[in-house]
Amino acid sequence: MSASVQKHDVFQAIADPTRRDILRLLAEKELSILEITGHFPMSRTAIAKHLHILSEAELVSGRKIGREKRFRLQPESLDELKQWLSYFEQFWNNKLSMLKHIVENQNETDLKVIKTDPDKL
Amino acid sequence: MSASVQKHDVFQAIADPTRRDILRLLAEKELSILEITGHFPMSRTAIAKHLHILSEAELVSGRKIGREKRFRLQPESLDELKQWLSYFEQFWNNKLSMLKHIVENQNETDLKVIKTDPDKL
DNA sequence: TCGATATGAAACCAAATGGTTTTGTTTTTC
DNA sequence: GAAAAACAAAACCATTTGGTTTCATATCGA
Repeated sequence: MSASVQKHDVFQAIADPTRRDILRLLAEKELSILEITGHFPMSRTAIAKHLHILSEAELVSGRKIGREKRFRLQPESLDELKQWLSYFEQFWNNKLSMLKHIVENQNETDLKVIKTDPDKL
Repeated sequence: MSASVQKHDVFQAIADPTRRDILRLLAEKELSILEITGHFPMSRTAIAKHLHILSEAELVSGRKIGREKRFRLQPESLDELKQWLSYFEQFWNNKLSMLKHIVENQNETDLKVIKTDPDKL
């Protein structure tokens, strides 16, 4: 029963376009919930929920100032995303690695064709 | 009625951990649906659905070879993710930009406190 | 002190998500 | 030509998601 409310991770957090837009806004400056809501065609409660999810992913942090709660960007968590991305970069940014990858795959394909359908040659 | 089946984008595609694992697998080599399924505790149909979503996001491409369909990584689409990330990098990787950002936000905060609660000083 | 402001929290809802099982089609293989 | 293999497509289902409305609480300003 407990521990069932699985925290959101960075990948889920940025999956929603509204949340990505919120991050853009907060990159500019710290903003209250109402100020953020002003930029979107939805209710304050909806925005508050998005902020909660972004908080869980530690992409934003909020602090109470008087009666309002102001949020700011906490970009460090985006590093997890960058790390994940970096693994795949060898397959497209680095031309040599990419070429190597393609050639290796092509060889496998050829072997497969030879094995399963020799008439095609 | 038509055009309602909204295509998945890269952000949604990588939100699911199973799909991220599939991408890792396909980075190694081209694989058929059944070969991929062998790595996961779920049915072939479930994997096929994940592959369909990854295809929509153009992160993988599939081609029929005989009776099997083999998928390979198509990493170019990850560039959209990289572009998105790059906007935020100024706020944490570049120490100078980050410091500038923090200082600017801190100034705003101070002004706010002065304006709304002068007694606190 | 009292009304307005800013938020928190809960109940509710439709649609999307991530899985299943079932049925059908194409391609191999013997 | 028939059985098996690999997949596609569809129906179904529980849970999550992304929104709403409603109500409660804390703080500010006159």
